[in-house]
Amino acid sequence: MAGMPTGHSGRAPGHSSRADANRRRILDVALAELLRDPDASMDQIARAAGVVRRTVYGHFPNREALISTLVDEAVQALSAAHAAGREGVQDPAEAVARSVLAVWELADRYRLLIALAQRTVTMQGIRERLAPVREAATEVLRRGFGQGVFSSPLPPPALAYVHEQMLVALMEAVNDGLVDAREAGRCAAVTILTAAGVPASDATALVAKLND
Amino acid sequence: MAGMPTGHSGRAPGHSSRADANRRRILDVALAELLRDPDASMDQIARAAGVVRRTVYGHFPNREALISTLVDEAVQALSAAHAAGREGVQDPAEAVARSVLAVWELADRYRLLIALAQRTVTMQGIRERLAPVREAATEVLRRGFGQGVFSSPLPPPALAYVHEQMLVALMEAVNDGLVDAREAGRCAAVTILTAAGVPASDATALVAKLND
DNA sequence: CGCCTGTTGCACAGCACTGTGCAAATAGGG
DNA sequence: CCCTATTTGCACAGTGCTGTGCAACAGGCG
Repeated sequence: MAGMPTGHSGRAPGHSSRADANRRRILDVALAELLRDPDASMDQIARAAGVVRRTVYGHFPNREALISTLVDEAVQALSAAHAAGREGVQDPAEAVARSVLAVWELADRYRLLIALAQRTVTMQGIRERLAPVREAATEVLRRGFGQGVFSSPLPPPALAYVHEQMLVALMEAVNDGLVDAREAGRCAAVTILTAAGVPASDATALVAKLND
Repeated sequence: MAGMPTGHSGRAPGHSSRADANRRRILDVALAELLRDPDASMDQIARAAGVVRRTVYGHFPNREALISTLVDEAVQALSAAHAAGREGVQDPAEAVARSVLAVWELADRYRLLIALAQRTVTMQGIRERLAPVREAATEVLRRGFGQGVFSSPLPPPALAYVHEQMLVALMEAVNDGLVDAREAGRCAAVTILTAAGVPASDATALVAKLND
C-alpha cells in the first residue's frame, strides 16, 4: 500500500537503529511542536524533526496515530508514577502527597503538553481578557495573606491560577453529573477558601451564612 | 465590498428587529455550537442557527470577529459579577466567597463554553486515558473520608477532578514563572491536601517530612 | 403599493492540509 | 564494497473551509 516499508512492523534483519532513532526524534519533536500549536500540521512537525513529511508517514500511518502514540506514552508514564507513589502507604493523606510528588516529576516533563493542550485559540482569548479579573482576585488574596486569614505555600498570583482552575474543575464535575448544579456554587466557594488555608469548618460556616 | 449591507453598522431608518434577532440568535447558537466543537465551521454554526452561511458573514466580517464578540460578552458579564460580589466587603475571606458565588451564577451559563473550550482533541484523549488514574485517586480520597482525614463538601470523584485541575493550574503557574519548578511539586502536594480539608499546618508538616 | 433592509442560493477562487505513489538518492551493516 | 532498509523529493487527487460577488427574493414600513 504505502510507498515506504512498514517501518514499525516486523524488522527481520540486522540494522534499524537509524529508523528507530528517527521515530523517537519525530515523537519527541512532535510533542514539543503540538505543544506550541495543537493544530500543528504534519509538515511543521516533520520539518521541526529535520525530516521530510513523507518520512513521518513512513512511521505513522496518519496524524491520529502519531498523537495517539504520544498520549499513550505520557499517560503510561504518569499512571506508573502515580501508582508507585502510593503503593504500600496506609495513611491516605500521605498516599495523596506521595503520588502528587511522584506525578510532578513527570508532569514537569509533560507540563508544556498539558498546559498548552488547553491553550486553544478560544481558551487563549478567554484567559487573556480575564487577566483583569484575575488581578483583582490576586489583590484580595494578597490582602488576606497580610491579615493572616489565608495561608499557602503559593504566592497570591499562583493561588489565583489555582482558584480559576478549580472553578473549571467544578464546571466539568457538574457537566459530568458528579455535583448538583445548585450546590456547586457553594461547594466551589468552600473548596476555594479551604485551598487558601481557611479551616474547613470556618469556610463552611462562612459560606452557609452568606446563603441567607 | 461585501455583497450584503453592513448590518451591524449605522442603521438609520426604522425597522431592524428581525436582523437584530438574527444576530442575537447566531451568537447564542454559535456559543452552543463552538462548545460542542471549538473548530465548528461557519457553515455548521449558520445551519444550527437556521440561517445560511452567507448571512452570518453579513453580521460578522469573519470567524474571528464572531468568536471575539462571544468571548467579550462572556468576560464582561463575568467581570461585572466578580466585582459586584466583592464590592464593599472588608473581610477577604468573605470577599472571595461572595465573588465565587456571584461568578458561579454566570459560570453556570458559560459552563459549557469554558469546559468544552479545553476539550481539545488532545485533551479529550488525555482525560479519557487518565480515567484509571483518576479512579485510583478517587479511591484514596474515599478512604481518607472514611477515616475522617479529609473533609470537603464535594464527593470524592469531584474532588479528584479538582485535584487534577490544580495540577494543571500549577503547571501553568510554573510556565508563567510564578512558581519555581523545584518548589512546585511540594506546593502542589500541600495545596491539594489543604483543599481536601487537611489543616494547612498538618499538610505542610507531612510534605516536609516526605522530603528527607 | 413600492422601497429598503436583510436574507437566500449559488458560484467561484484561493488556500492549506492530508494521504498516497513512485523513482531516485543515501547510508550503515555485514 | 555491496545490499537493503530507509529516506528523500516531487507530484497528485481529494477534501473542506474561508471570504466574496451577484442576482433574486421576502416582508414590514411609510
